Amino acid sequence: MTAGLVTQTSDTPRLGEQHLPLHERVRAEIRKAILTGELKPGDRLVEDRLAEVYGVSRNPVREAIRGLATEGLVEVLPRRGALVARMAPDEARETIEVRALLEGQTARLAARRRDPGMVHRARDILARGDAAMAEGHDDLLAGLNLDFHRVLAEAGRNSVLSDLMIGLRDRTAALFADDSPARRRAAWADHAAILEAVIAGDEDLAAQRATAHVLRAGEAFLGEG
Amino acid sequence: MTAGLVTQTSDTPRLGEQHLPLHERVRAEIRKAILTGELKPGDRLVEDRLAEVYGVSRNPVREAIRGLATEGLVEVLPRRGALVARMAPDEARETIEVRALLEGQTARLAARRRDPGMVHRARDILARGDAAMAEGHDDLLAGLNLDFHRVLAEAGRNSVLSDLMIGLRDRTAALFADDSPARRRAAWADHAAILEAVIAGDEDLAAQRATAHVLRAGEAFLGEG
DNA sequence: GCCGCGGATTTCGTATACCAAGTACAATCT
DNA sequence: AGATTGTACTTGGTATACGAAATCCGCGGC
Repeated sequence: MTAGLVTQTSDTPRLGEQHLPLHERVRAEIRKAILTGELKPGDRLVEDRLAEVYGVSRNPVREAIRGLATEGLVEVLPRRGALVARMAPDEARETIEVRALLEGQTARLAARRRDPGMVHRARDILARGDAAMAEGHDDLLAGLNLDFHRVLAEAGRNSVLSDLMIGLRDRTAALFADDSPARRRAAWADHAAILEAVIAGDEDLAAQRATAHVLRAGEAFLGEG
Repeated sequence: MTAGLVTQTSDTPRLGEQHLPLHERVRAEIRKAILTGELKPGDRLVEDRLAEVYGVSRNPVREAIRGLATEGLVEVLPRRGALVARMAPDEARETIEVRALLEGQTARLAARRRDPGMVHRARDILARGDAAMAEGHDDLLAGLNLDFHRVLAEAGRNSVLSDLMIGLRDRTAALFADDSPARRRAAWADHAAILEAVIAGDEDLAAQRATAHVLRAGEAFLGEG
């Protein structure tokens, strides 16, 4: 690998890999719209309309929809079109239970590694969340919540696990969208306890607390729903 | 919902739902080809060729490929095409670890319900597997293996969990494809112990044994790979 | 007034044709 | 041999067309 002028090295991505295919971008847009609540469960995804909205032809839209369907974010009814996935209460419960299990395992792995960098980042996020709560900026909590769990997932160093969890979290996102401030604050308080167990390296405790954290948030929802 | 002559009841499928869309069928075909080893990791999936093979146009093929990519069975390199997914050793380890966790939870749930019908079916499968082994029909074991785990999954009554597990199992299928008969026999022997714990209703033991079962099979592979 | 029927309208599923961008590979030149 | 160039192939995307379903909607009958 001599140092030629335009030599292709392993870290310079090939040209084509720079711009994502359109269907990927459309898919990301639709996903975002669903996760932000711009598109609500049951809303129809009409191919022609989406194609027009995003200024593309039907093909990329269809491919995006298939992908999102496999993710579980949309459901397609043959010859009737695609909808933003609705979730039956039973399925919601099942999903939350599995998420609780996976989140527990994530915390366990994080406790096992106890990466100093991770601890630092997690503490920072906790502090910012506390500050946001103190100032009444509850709106920031949702993002910080994701951040906290993401840091934990990275620390667990199992991408299969974290990818699975992201998928489940996305699917249940709509359920928790209209969560009361009180519950958000209660859920936030759990994080400190989880991190504490992680830092202590107590795998079982960390896992147990993370699992309980998800189940508690879930029960709060399932109780009312 | 009065009882009209042609009233649509929930169990009479609508006309359109009978014939699956082409992309679904193509997808199923390709998936089968991958799982049976007809298509091996790294094999290219050329759209034109597949379209011709299945006698359809490129469109359904493309959609099928996107879906399979989301499942994780194929990987698409932008502008270079799709391949049957290859799995790095690290990812294989991670996948197996998560599978072990989920399989453990499945066994736990099965032990919690202790459905008599499930016990009956599982016993039957075990007996047939033992018989197959005794007669040297090791080739039947793979199918019975799937059956056993499927019965357990059904008993767990958490479709989210079992769907996730099916996905993970499919992704690792190629790894275990060329498994030695000795290892298959060893793995089969685990099942009886798992079922025993399930029947006893000992959740922890059932979970622990199911988890160990997967990890043992995985270690055997990871050790050599 | 409501129910069902039938036609108009949407929308989906699929095929075909075509082009631009990018990639892979072989021929060529130095 | 190693670099360069040329070429054939594949993908990503657009446009278009058309039949089959499904939906919508208004009209007439009970």
